[in-house]
Amino acid sequence: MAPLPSSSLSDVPASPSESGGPAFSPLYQQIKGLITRSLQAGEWKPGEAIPSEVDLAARFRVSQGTVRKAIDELAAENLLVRRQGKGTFVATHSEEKIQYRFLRLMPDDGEQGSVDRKFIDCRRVRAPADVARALELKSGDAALQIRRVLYFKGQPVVFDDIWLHGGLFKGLTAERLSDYQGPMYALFETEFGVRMIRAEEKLRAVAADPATAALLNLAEGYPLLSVERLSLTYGDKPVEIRRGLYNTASHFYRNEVS
Amino acid sequence: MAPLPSSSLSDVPASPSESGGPAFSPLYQQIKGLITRSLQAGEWKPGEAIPSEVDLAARFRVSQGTVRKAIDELAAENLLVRRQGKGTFVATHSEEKIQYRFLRLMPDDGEQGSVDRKFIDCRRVRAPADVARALELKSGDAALQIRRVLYFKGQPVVFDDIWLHGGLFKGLTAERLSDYQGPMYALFETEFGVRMIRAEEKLRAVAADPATAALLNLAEGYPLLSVERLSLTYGDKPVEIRRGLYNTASHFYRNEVS
DNA sequence: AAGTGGTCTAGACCACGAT
DNA sequence: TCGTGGTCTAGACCACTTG
Repeated sequence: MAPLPSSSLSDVPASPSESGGPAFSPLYQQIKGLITRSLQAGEWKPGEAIPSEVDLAARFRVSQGTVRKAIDELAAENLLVRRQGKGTFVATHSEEKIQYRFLRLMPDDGEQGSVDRKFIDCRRVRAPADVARALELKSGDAALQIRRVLYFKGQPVVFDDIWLHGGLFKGLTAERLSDYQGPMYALFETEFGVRMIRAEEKLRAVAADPATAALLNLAEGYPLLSVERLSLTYGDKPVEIRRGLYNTASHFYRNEVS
Repeated sequence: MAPLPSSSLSDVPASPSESGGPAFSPLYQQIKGLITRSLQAGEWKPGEAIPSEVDLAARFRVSQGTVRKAIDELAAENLLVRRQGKGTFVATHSEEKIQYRFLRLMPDDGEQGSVDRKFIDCRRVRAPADVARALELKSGDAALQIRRVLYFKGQPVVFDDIWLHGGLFKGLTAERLSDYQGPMYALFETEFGVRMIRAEEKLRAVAADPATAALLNLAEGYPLLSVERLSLTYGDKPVEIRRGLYNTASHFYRNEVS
C-alpha cells in the first residue's frame, strides 16, 4: 500500500454497499466484523491460532494498529485469546481457565472439587411453545431436551433441564453425552460446531417440587436457587435454554458487579 | 519534550522507587495508577471533568496515546466516562444510566417502576465479629447498621440488612437517609466521599424467617433470594457488607455471563 | 472556530516463546 | 535468531460539542 500522508482512509468507504446512509462505522469495527465472520464460518477452529496481526493487516489492507484494536475488542469479548510471543487463538470451552465462566456455583469452603454428572434422559421432541419462542423456532420444530443431575463430592446439588435448538444438534444422544469427558459446552463446540459466546440469566428462589426434591435428596418445599439461562452463539443467535435448580445449602452462586 | 527517536521511554524507569525488582510495568499502567490516585484523593470530584488528554499527556510527560490507553482502561472499569467532544468525567452513582448497575432486580413484566424505600433503623454499634472481619475492622470498632425495605409499586419486595465501615460514615442518620432523594450510593459519594467501585456477591435460596416474612408480607418459610454483597472502593478497600432478601415471586435477578 | 475525544497510520523498540 | 504480541511515539485527520 502506498504510504500516502494519512489520507488513505478516505479511500476506504465506511460501508461499500450501504451508500448515502447516515451510518458511520470505524475501520476497526469493520475489521472486527470480518474476523467474526471468519470465526463464524469456521475458517479458524477453536483452539487454533489465527493469522498474525501483520498478516491480517496485509490481508485487509489496513495498518497493524487497526487490526490490533479489532482483536483487542474480540479478546475482551472472550472470542479470542492473546498469548504473547505465540499468537492469537480462537477461544475454546475446553480450557481449564475458562471452564468456570459458565459454572458459577462455588462451595462454601474453598476450592471446586470434582463434578460428576448423571444424565436422566435426552429426548428429541417437538418444542413446547415457550421453548420455541426462546429459541426462535417455529412451533412444531424439533428440540432436544436433556435432563441431568450434577454431584459435588458425591452429593446431588444441581438439577438441570436443558433445551437445545433441534436443527443444530442432530445425532446428540444420552450416550454421547455420558461418554464425553469435559464440559458440555466443549462437546457442543467440537462435535457440533456450536460455540456458546454469552448467556443471559434470570435468578429466583423457588420451592422444591416433589420430583426435584427426590432427585436432590431434599424435602419438598426446600428453597432452591432457580437459574434460567438463555445461551447465545455468534450473532446473538439463541441455541440453548436451560433451567437449573441449585441446592445452595453448602454452595453459592458467585457474581461480581462492576 | 525532545523528539528523540523513540528511545525516550528508557528514561522513565518502570518504578522509580522499586529498583532491581523483576517487576515490569508499562508506562500506561503507571499513568493509570497516577490518575487513580488523583481520583482517590478527590482532586476531581464525581461528575466533574478531568483534564483533557493533551493536558494530562503534558503533565505526565508522555504521549497522548499513552494517556489514552490508561483512560481507556479506567473507562472500561467504570471509574471514568468519556463523552466525545466534551471531555472525560469522573463516574457518579447519580447518573440515570448507571443506577441499575448495582440494583439487578427486574420485574417480570418489562420496565422498572418507581422504587420506594422505608428505613427501619440506622444504628451505630460495635461491629460483630463477622462484620468486622469482612470490613477489615478491629473487633470492637464502630460500625453502622442500616435496615430497610424496598417497595416496588407499593409492594414490599426487598429487605436489606446493611453494615457500613464506622469510621467513614460519621454522622449518617436515618433522617439523612430518608431525606435524600436518589440512590444510597449517590449519597455516600456526595456526602461522605466514599465511592463504591465494584462488589462481590454470593447468592443463595433461603427460607423466610418470621421477622423477614412479616416485613415482606409473606408466610414464614417462603423461598427468598439471599444476596450477600461486599462493596469495595478505591484500592479494593471494603466499606460495606449487606445482605438482601428478595421476594422473587414477580421479580428476578438479572445477570449476564460472558 | 476552537477544543475535546475518536480513528488511523507508520515506525521503533521491548518482552516472550520457540528454534 | 526470528516471529509473535505488547508498548510507545508523533502526527494527521474525523466527529462531536460549544461558543
